[in-house]
Amino acid sequence: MQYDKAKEQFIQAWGTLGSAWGINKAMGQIHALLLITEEALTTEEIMEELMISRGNANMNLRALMDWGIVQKVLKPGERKEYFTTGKDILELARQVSRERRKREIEPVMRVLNEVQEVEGNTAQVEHFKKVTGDLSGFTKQVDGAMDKFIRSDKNWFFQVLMKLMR
Amino acid sequence: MQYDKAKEQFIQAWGTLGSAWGINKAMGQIHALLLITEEALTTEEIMEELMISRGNANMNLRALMDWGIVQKVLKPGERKEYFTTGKDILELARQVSRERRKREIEPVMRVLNEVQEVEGNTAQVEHFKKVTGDLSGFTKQVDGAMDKFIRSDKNWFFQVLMKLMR
DNA sequence: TTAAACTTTCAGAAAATATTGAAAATTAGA
DNA sequence: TCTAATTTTCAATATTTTCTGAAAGTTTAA
Repeated sequence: MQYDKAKEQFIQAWGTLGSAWGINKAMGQIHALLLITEEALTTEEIMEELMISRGNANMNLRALMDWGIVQKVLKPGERKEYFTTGKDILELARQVSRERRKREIEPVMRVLNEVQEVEGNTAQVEHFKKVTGDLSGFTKQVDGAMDKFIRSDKNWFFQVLMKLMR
Repeated sequence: MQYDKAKEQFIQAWGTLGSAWGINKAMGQIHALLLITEEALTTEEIMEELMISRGNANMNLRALMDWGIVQKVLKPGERKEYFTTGKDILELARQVSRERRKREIEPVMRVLNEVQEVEGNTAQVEHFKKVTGDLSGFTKQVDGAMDKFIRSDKNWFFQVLMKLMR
C-alpha cells in the first residue's frame, strides 16, 4: 500500500471512530494527522491537508488542547503557532480517561446520588432505589479503577492486563 | 425528593449520558424507563411516558433489541408486545461491551492491520508504522481484556476490581 | 505608532441526525 | 376469507451539530 493511501485511510478511520465516541470527525482527523506527523504543524498545513476551513481547524485545535491531548509549540524566531500531539499511546489513553472521568462519570454519579434521596417505600420506589443504587455502585467501582489507571505508571497497566489475561 | 421528580431526572440523565457515548437521547431514555419499571411496557405506554411518537418509539426499541439489551415479552392471550430490560447492571455492562467490541474495536483493528502494510522505508513511513503499530498493540490488549470481561462470571469482575484497588 | 502577520470569533449556511405521523404491511381471531 | 388490532416503514419536517468565511481582535517587530 502507498503511504498516501495508508495515511488517508488512517485519518479517515480515526475520524469515524471518534464519531462513535462523541468526538467530532474533524477533531479525530486532526488528531490522527498530528499523530502520524513527527514535526509540529501549523493551522495552515492542517487546513490544507484535511481540506477544512480556518475556523474549523482553529475550533477543533482548541478543543483538542482542552482535552489536553494536543500541545502548542512555539518555534524561536517564528510568529506562527505549531501544533503537535504526544506519540505515547498509553499516555494518550490515560489523558482521555482522565477527561472522560471528569466530564461524564462525575456528573452521572452526582445525579445517581441525588435521585437516591427519593421518598416513599412503595414497591415502585424500592425498585427505583435498588436499580439506581446498583448503578451507583457499579459506577463507583469503574471510577475507582479509572482513577487507578490514570495515576498509574507505564508498567502498571501492562502488568494488570497480563494478570487479567492469564 | 418526590418519586416523579427522581424518575424524570434519572431518565433525563440517562438520555444525556447516552448522547456522549454515541447513543441517541430517546434510546437512552427508553432504556432508563424500562430499567426502573419492573413490569414490561407496551409501545403505547412508552410513547405516553416519554412523549415521543410511535415511529420513534418503535425504531429505538428495535435498536435496543439489536444491542441485545431490551427484550420483547409476549403475554399469553394478549396481542400487544411488551418490552423489558434486564435489571442486572453487570450483565448490562457486559452486553454493551460485547456490542461495542464488535462494532468498533473490530473495524479499527482491521484498518490498523491494513494500513501497516504500507511500503517504503523513509523516516516518514517508519514513523507511521511505529505509531499505527503501537495503536494496534494497545487495541489488541484492550480487546483481550474486554473479551475476558465479557466471558467472565459475575464474581470475576469484582475480584479483579478489588485486586486493582488495593 | 503603524501595519503586517497571525489567531479568534461568530452569524449564517450546510450537513447530519432525529422525529413525526400517516400509510402500508403484518398478524390473529372470527 | 375478512377485518380489526398492532407493528413497521418512510417521506417530510424539525432539530442539532458542524463548518465556513469574513470581520474583528491580538501580537510583534520595525
